[in-house]
Amino acid sequence: MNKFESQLTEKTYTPQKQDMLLFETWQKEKLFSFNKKSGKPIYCIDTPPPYANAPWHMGGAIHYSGIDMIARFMRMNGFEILFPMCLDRNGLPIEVQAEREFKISMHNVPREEFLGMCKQILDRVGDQILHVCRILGFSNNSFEWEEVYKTDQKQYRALTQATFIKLFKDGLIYEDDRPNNYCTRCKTTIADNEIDYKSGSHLLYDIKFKVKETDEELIISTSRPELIPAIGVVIYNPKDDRYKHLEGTTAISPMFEDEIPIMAHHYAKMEFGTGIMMVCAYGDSSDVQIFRELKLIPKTIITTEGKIDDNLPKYGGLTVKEAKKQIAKDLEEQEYILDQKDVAHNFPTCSRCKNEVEFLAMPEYYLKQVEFVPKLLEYADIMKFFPNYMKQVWLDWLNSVSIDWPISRRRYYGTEVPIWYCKKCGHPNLPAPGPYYQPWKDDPPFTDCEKCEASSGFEGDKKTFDTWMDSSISEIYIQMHPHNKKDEDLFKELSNRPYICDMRPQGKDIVRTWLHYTMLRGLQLYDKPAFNHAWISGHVVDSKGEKFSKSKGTEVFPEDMIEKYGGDAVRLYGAIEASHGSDIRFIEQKLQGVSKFINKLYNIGKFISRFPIIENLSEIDLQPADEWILSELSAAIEESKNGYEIFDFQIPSRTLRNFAWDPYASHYIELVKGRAYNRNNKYTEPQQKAAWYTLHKAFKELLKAFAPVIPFVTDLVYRGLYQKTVHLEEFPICEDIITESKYTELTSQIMELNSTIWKHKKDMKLSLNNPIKQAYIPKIFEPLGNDLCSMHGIEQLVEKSYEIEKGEKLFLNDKDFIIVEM
RNA sequence: GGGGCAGUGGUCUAGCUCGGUUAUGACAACUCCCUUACACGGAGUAGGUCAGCGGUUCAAAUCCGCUCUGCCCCA
Repeated sequence: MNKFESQLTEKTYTPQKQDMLLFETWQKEKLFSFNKKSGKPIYCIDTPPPYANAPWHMGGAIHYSGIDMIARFMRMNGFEILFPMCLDRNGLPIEVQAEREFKISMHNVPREEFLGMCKQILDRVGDQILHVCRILGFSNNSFEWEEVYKTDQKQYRALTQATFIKLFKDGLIYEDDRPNNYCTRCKTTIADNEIDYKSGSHLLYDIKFKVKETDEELIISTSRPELIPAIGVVIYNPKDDRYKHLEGTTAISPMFEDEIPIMAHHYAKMEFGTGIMMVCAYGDSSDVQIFRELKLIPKTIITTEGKIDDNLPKYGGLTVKEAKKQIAKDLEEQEYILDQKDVAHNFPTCSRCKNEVEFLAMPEYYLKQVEFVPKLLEYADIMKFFPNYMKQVWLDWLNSVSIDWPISRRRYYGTEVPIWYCKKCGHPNLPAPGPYYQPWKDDPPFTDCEKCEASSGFEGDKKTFDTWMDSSISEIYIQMHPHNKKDEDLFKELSNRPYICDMRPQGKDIVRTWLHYTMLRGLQLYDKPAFNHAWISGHVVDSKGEKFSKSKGTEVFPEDMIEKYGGDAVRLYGAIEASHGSDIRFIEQKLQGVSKFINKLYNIGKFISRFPIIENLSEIDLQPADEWILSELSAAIEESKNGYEIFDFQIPSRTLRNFAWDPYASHYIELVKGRAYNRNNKYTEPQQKAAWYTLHKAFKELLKAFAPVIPFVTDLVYRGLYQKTVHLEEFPICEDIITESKYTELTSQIMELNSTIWKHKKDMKLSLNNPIKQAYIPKIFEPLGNDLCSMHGIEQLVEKSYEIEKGEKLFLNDKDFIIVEM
């Protein structure tokens, strides 16, 4: 008997049951795979390859959800989306993880075996991450393992090597043994941006030196007595009257009796210690700077093992820490130490393993970047940043770049430096670009040295690249390997654009690395900006605003949250919680709150599915209430579109949720329920059908507009109601909803009127469906009269307020009022 | 030391570019209601000197200056 039966059968939305079925449908239908022949304009998103050493916490889930929204919105705008899924697997973090998990040191295990250990973890964690991507409903082109690109696969590393070979031949790469940050634990050089400063304190000693010429005492404050044998120069500030007479004299170091020149240098701070400073090879970055500036020849006494060089009598072989203790003790015994005190200090540490770094000179390869800064500043001007203020982060970095980029690392799990050195003359020989080379185990693809022509054999380079050497060509790789299969035609096809790739989405913390290096490489390889758009997002932190921490146990894992609230809830939460670029403090209770909306939306769909879909517009007689809600919807769509276009998903999320909940569900649906059911035939058929039409029209467009943010529930309902997927629809166009906006000026008054009547019934302790015998309402509501009567059970509406004798006068605002007689 | 971003009811957040109704919304709290899409719902109540001080203005959360606090980056 029930004419109006719901098409959606579940009482409430159960994502745990429904989402994965839907995801599998998407996969079967290959809904999101990339087809370069579709004829649509191509939009490429350079997905950040998630680093596969540790599973995601909420940060990864929310960050990548945002990226998926970019893809989905652009897809609905008629673009063919190149949106690969990928995994980053190169570099230090995985090595450190493997050393920890297998309780070994990389250097004590055969190289091949060690690589196997790394792979084991990478495969496991990679799977976990891809699983989270699926349960969040990402629309990447493919999740097939073979089609997901990994930065450690042959094809990828071969491309990294090919770009290195090209830049080497172009003269942009050189070898130098300048002092560098060196981690004695990881046994590798690291770049400036891999340094974390850790605050702490250390002992500052006042140590007695002698001046050779005048025999006077000289007190030097230092925290590194173990470096006394490596002093290159002793300096004082040129403005410091206490020491001006020392210019050109010589200091004699205690115990070691080295003769060291004394000179004036602006770097010495008059207020620091005694105002005299020893400059050593190398105590810190300023020592490095001064050595370079004065062209001093360094006496290096620290080895790559982090120990004192064996050539130094008595202290040779001790670790730096042991030597510091021992030398301080010896100085103390011989009464060279006058004073010692604890002072605060920021220690430079390795960002991967937190070990304190040393400064060591080792031969490393460098990629030129200083001379490219002016051009990169021009690119910064052209490229669009979302949000715009994030541009400043890169500009600040560009303006502080002062040295070239050290790109080689003495590590194992990375792309090998493709060089063989001639055993006779030592000349570096590079192979032809194309294949993947492993010089540490492979024979060179040539027999004669290109320089001395000798065929006396080669020594393969054992070093690998800094991981950013791999990552900084990702946008090139994806366009040469759609679906992880080689197809260089696509890249050629896209090469007429003024930039290499459309969109780089990434976190704000790696602007100075990933974005910067990619832009640098793009400039060097193709002479144009790597990207048209850069989308930079903030971090997800715990409820106190601090980083998620494994050791503090504050990590929250997306799998658990998705299991409880569903993928859409996590996505909507991430979008709605803060404007784009701000950090999000994760609070589970708020996620729970957001998840309620998903269910609400499902239930609106369930209700609407009771009513037939009206295609023929000549059957309907659109009523003012219908025109009103369509106008409101049109405005909401317009506003969300503006938000989507700057990829700030908070704007559409808020706007559409508010629309769906407030004017639409609570007011419009209540307003037209009577007309939609038309139980006592109060309305004409065209009027009833207009309600059906509008309920569907508004909901359908709402689902489309919301689909990029919450793809599961919108598609589930859309398929249930309209038998096709929402995700291949075009984004709604306001003019198609209603050509002329009507009655929107009444919106707040309509809601106010309903509230007033509801409140009155409540105050009278009457139920909401209690009839009202007579009512007077202001003239502005006249167009909605019939629907208002159905909604509130008004039996008779009178035109003049004085026609009601026993009514209750209720004010809507200062001057407008209604009168009701119960 | 330099730079960036921020400070809005208990919590989070919108509005600030371009000054002008009663400062948005959510969560939490409290009261009432199982009204046939939804109790993961509905109706209602309470809660804010918009970090502080000063300036510009008829008018400041919004513009300007200073101070304080927090986070991030660089030295």
